[in-house]
Amino acid sequence: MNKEQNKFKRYTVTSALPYANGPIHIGHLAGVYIPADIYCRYLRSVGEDVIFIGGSDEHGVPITIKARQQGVAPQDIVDKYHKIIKKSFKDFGISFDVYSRTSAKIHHETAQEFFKNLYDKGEFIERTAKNYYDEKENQFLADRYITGTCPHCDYEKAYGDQCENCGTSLSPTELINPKSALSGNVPVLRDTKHWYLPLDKYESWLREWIVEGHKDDWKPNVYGQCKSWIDLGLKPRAVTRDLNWGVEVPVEGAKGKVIYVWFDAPIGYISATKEWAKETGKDWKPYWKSEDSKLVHFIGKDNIVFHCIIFPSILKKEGSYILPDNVPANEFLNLENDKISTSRNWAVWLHEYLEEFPGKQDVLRYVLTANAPETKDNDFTWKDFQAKNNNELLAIFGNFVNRTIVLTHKYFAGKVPALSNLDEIDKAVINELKTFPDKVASSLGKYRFREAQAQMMNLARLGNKYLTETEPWKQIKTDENRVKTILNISLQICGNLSILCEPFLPFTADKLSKMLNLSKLKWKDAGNENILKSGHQLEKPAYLFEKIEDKAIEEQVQKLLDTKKENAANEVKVNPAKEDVNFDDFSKLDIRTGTIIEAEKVPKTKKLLKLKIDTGIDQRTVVSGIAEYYKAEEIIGKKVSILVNLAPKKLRGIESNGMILMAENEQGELCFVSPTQDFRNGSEVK
RNA sequence: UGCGGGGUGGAGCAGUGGUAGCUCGUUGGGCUCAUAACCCAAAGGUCGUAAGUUCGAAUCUUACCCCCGCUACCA
Repeated sequence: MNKEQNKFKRYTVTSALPYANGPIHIGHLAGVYIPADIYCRYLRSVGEDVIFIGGSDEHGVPITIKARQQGVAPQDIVDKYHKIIKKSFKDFGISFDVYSRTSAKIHHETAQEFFKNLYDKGEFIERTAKNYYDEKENQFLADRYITGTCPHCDYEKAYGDQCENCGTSLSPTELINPKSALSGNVPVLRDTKHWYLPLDKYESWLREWIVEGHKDDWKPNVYGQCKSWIDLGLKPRAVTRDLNWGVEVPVEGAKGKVIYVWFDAPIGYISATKEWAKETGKDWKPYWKSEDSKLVHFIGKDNIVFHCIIFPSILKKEGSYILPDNVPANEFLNLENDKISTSRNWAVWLHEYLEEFPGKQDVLRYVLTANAPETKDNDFTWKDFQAKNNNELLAIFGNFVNRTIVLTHKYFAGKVPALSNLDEIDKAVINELKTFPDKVASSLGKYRFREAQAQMMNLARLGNKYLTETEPWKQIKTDENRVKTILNISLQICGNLSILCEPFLPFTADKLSKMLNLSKLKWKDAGNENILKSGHQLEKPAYLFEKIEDKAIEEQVQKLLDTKKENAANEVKVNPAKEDVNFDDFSKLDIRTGTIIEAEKVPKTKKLLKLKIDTGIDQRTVVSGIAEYYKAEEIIGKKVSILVNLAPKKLRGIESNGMILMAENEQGELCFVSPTQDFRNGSEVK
């Protein structure tokens, strides 16, 4: 990173704005906030001019859905979570210079200014299209607010954007029998005008900037994703929506429309900077508009396209802004082998952790950094959490500091003893000590936080080894000067640790500095073997880390097991009965008993089996989406119920004549609805 | 389906053509200043599968398998 110090005068570091429909969990922390915080703390220690930006993303459809579910206003939802999120970040030591929110006035103004600017320049395309409108609720319906029957698989509860049964992406107009999720009404199509950002026109400069310009310095996952998007061809993207929650579109003829969240959210970084400038009396502009500022976006992998393609396009077209120098996106973190999920409550929530493990912020920071999903998805387990605390933080770091300070108090009344003649081993250790700051800094400059943290820990390992090899507790009997030298050097290592660990373990750094009776040292002081002068008085030793007992871990595991149980219990809710049909309608269905006589997997599909069924009437081919639950060879000979007069349909090029009746539970698991006795094939089901 | 990322000893990772390395765990030994912590040593891997290029492949090529994302704005 040293070279860059010449190139950049200041750093603008953003962390993805958490969506304000839930609290913060370990996935957010490991993916975005901890690495960003480490980076910023390091830069500050080096003495760089850096602003670290965060804030809540408070617009968008999901928040309106949640508000409606709970019968409150969207503002109530975001107020609630913004407060929780902001506090938990603060208590956890995420060192934002500003934590703002997109419902703030300054943000609405900034986003509108941006929109107006691009609008006036004629950057947007205007298109009028027909969208579904709910006449009862007097509003246009977001894709997600429309349900209907999927045209591909006949699933009746498909959403306007996707069918969750067959996984196909849909547009609302493809749905058969669309219904408004708000009122249950049948929506009507109405013309509505929207503005689009013509990303297709930006392809050539994006290609030059990313594909050629950032081939070597962006992470493979980020670069690969961007290249793929650009190669496939970009399409215009709508920047407005028909919704009553968000930043109003500031042009004529846009009543009842708001700026689409993905357009307004990243602008939140800029509005937050303005807010910070106002509070501190500084100028925000250099951080965003000066070529000698380095802009870095910390995000998760799901945000790559927005931060690498769309937001830079907006900045570029506005004209006066700088582009990100790097976008170090992390992959995802799982929890105990399962995807983290807000809606399923499958998470370790930060605000709960802070209450249940008071004073242990650094333990979580350490574990999440050591396990950070930098190159691929990773897993957080409580057992690993315990092991990393007990076997690494405590055993290596905490123990080294403790034994050094305890010995100093024991032999020299807590005063730093003087160095005398250096042996070979002393010189070797001092020389090695000097290499650490650069090693850690070099890894940080490459956004390799795991590696950087491991380097820092190696310094503590060096200390333990040094003590064991020099054995001051034996030397004290014969050679006190020798012990003075050994402890002096050991204490210098402790002093260095307090500096090097600060970006990773800020609370520990603070405790350690106090124990060493040092005022806040900076990065430039590290690598020095004379941080603590001889005669300097130390404070009494205190443990930096405590052992985490099995009981605490078992409680957390039990909490997760309870969540699983609760989820299972919630899932037994049964859908209400559908509308009545008369007997004539029912008797149109011809359902028979039959036997599966052949079965094979349809190649290159996940779910489909090609079956041959003896229906009593004939032997026919049926394609059925059950391969995830039944293996072909297991179901040959199985008795089934089959709808025989369903119109034929081609699936993957194979004509399917009929449908096997299956029951489906809330997990989507399937089970045959079969005759319980060996009934003759072709018997009618009535 | 396509595209992108990943698949390395029990766990987490490094390693882009030349004898497979690190941390934790395990086993044995040493030490006793230290929160049974520390230090040393050992065991443990046919580097997802198969074929190919090469004197030589974890590393390059091709095919396939598995996990995750793009694809419920949950990082």
